[in-house]
Amino acid sequence: MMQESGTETKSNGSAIQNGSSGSNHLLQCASLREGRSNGETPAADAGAAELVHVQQQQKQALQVARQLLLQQQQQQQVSGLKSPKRNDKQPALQVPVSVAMMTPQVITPQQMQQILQQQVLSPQQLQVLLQQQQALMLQQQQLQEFYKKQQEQLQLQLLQQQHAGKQPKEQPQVATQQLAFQQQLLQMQQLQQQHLLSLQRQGLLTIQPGQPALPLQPLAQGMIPTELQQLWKEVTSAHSAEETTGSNHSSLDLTTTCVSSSAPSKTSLIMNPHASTNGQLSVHAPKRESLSHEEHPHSHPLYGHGVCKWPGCEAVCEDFQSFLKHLNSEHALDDRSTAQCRVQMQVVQQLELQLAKDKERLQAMMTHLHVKSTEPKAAPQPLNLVSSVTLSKSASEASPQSLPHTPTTPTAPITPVTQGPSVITTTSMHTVGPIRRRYSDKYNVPISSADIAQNQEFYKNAEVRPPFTYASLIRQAILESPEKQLTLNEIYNWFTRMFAYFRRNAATWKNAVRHNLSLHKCFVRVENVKGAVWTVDEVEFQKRRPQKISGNPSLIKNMQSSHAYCTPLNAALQASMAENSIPLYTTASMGNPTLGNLASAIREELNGAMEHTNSNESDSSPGRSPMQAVHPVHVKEEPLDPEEAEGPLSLVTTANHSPDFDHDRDYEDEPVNEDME
DNA sequence: CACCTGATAAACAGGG
DNA sequence: CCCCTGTTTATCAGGT
Repeated sequence: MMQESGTETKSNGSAIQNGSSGSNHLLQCASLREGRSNGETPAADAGAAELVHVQQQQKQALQVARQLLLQQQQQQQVSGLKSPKRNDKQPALQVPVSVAMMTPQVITPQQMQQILQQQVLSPQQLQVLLQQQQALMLQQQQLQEFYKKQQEQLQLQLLQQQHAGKQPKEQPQVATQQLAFQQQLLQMQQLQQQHLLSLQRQGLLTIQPGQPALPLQPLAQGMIPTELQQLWKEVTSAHSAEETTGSNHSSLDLTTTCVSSSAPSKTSLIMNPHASTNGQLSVHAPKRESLSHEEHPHSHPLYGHGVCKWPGCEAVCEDFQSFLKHLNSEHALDDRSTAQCRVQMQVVQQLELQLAKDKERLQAMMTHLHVKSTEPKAAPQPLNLVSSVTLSKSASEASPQSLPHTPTTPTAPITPVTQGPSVITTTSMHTVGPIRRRYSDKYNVPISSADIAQNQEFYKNAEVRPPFTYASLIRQAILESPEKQLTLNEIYNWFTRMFAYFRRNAATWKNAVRHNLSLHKCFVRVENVKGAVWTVDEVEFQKRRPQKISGNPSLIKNMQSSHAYCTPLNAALQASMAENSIPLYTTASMGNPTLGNLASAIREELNGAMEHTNSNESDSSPGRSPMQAVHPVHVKEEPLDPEEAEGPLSLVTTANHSPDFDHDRDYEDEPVNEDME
């Protein structure tokens, strides 16, 4: 019987078996046993938390801004002065007028709602999840955008005031407050950046090519001050560095000021782990705060297409100068502007609320889907053909906010933290414990072909159940071997090496492997000097795939018509299949022979299905279901036009030649044996 | 609903 | 006796 976890499993298993639906419970038990339930506190949670945090800070920033506004107003009134600016290079110290003004670009709650709803309501959970992520990111972007604009606005206002001469010389106090505020903004931006990054790292966010480019670049591990500075520069549209004089004095007490001048700031500093860093950073960044508007006059967020974009304004302004005048006169710091500002703030709050809700929803979804810890995934690791044990998670530590690693199981000491590449969809979704039906629902989720390439590494590093049948996998393992034959133990090793998933619950899947080897005629046991090895009987293997290629009759037809039973054509077929239906593996095969083989194996499966359809000569052998294994991958057998199907077929020969093909062909020379009974 | 297929559990046998 | 390998049977879940 089963060794390894044998006893344990067995006892549990039988005990449970007495219950109603044995196996499933067993599974659950098993997974629980493996400690899966504990370690999984999702980084998702962490991410969400951080998000909330960021939002709070944003809110705080707004408040600060407001305070500053009010204060300045007061000061202006009180002193009523027009003291000359202490110096031209001091613009940074000028108080922004409409700091919190939001630009029309920010999506409204309604829009967001719409977006979210559209996406959330998708029937397929994974899809939904993915979309959620995207939405989330979008929101993030929006927020970021918002702050950027805020900043610019701030600067503009400052400039205006200067020009208008209304702006009295500021008291140092005010200056420091401004700095504090700006710092606040900076912090928030940084936070957002970091949050995004971590999300990205965790695979919670998948940046789609189509999406508007994020202002942030992928930063390796957490940001470093320099990067932050750079970021800040970018965000604030790099203002001139002239203001040396004024800045220095203010920059010095920046931190202190920040802490002391506004409660929110302080809070944020305390609450946010990155705060200190940011604080330091801001010390270095004083120059950016000086606003020499002239530097890039035309990039005002409130000005576009010759029109003032102040909410509800739309006044036409010939040029930027006139726009400035307009802005200054029409949208000066008065009751109306402040009111509008407040409205905007409310909008922001709305957005935040909405975001919070959606976050919650996302969380629930992930929980429901048993998403595993979202600890930053390790970068896909290079295949280590030597031993499964070598798989280290070295790369996984990257994230600053990494969570405790999921406890590894006895069977899989090295199990890399379940994360795969960047695709949350595939990744976390499947990480659940053993699932009886591999291909069911969860595999219906279309996996974008973009993710495909990552699959190989993905399965190696993520405890995701591979969407292939045991038979397919076994066959692949065998075919990959130089001799086209493997001992049972070697097959085991292959499994664990290639799939993180099989690094646990060994008793279960090993039993399954043995079971499959014995059960399927396509696996032939060959007595060897040293015992026995297993080989694959391709013919039998092909035979055993019966039935239709679900949902893709046309393809089948084409296949049939052009497919000869003989092997030579196999490659072609495979190629075509790969193109038509299994893009995943096609892609996957590139650059990784091993996986390539796997890919081919899968193709074979497809292949077999065709063949079978074609020649019904089949046997008594239990017809096997066809390509279920393949389905998950490219799923959604989208109806192929005959032509489409045909095209690839003809290309076949040239198409996709993964290294393994040759091997596949080879089997004929191999000791493939006669068959079974 | 019946049937098929694959997964899982487990009993059992034989060998080292 | 234990473990590994291999076979076989039974059961369950999904899909058709």
